[in-house]
Amino acid sequence: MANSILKRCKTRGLRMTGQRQVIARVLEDADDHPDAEEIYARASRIDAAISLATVYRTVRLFEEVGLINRLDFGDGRARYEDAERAHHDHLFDMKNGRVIEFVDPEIERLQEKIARKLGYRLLGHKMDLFAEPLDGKPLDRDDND
Amino acid sequence: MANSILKRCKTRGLRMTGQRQVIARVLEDADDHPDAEEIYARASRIDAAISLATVYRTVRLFEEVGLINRLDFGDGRARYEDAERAHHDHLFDMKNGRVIEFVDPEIERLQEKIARKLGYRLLGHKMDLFAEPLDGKPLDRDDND
DNA sequence: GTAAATGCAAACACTTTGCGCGACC
DNA sequence: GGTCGCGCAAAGTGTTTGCATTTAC
Repeated sequence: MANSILKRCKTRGLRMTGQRQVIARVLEDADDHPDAEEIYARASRIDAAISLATVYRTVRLFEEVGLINRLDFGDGRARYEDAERAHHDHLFDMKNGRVIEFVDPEIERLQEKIARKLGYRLLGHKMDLFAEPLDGKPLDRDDND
Repeated sequence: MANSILKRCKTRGLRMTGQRQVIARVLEDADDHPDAEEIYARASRIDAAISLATVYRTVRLFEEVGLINRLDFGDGRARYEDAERAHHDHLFDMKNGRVIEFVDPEIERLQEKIARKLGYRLLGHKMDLFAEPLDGKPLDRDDND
């Protein structure tokens, strides 16, 4: 079970305003990769008194302190995900536009090894695979973000 | 030896204007990851009659046909590299801001395997490692882009 | 009580686009 | 010679910021 973002915020000494709590909850509840506009929409549903500017500011803050990760899906806007939930990589279905998350411990190990070989200590990573379905793969769900 | 971008353009039936040739050469000669503005600067040195708009249009075209790859270093602008030269991944030195390129055949193999396991055929990938020098790593060069 | 966060709207930075002119095939 | 690409400047889009006001601690 993930340590709540709220809790992690307090640990880091962040001032927990109502807006930040709402945004934290939105990010925590998300099992996709919302952009700022989408976070704003979801947050507004909980508390209408939230501005897009605050979403941007908060999201940036959360990212700086490592609570969330910023992702680039190549469509011009930044997307975010809870860093604690984020121990996974992405496979982009180039045919249906879906995004599949996966974890592979072997990859992790290999990455450590590569970094060490180059004289570095691994802090984090990001891996995206671009692929197409082995023919006939059905579209069972439509969570394409 | 890389097939020249120029040649690869013709293969794809692209109309090879003077500007496109210049931009192709710039991208081919680059051993870093220039953004549009930088490509524009380098292209201008070869032919002053090139506009930034054309750089954007061309770079987008080249990317669409797979001649070059778009990269995201998280600084707001898109960076590019020759796709043929691009069979490598990136390690970001978080301390000195450098970017190191590397290839690891084991990773490649593993990626294929992962994709297959998920029911996909691998088309491409992108992997970024974030790391810090094992203490005392000196700054020998300053190619930080 | 005070430093810090917010909302609003204006400003920004990067990228795209409409249009008339010029170049490629 | 017709189509497609170009330069220019204007418009977009996502994101940041200055300022007066409100809020958390």
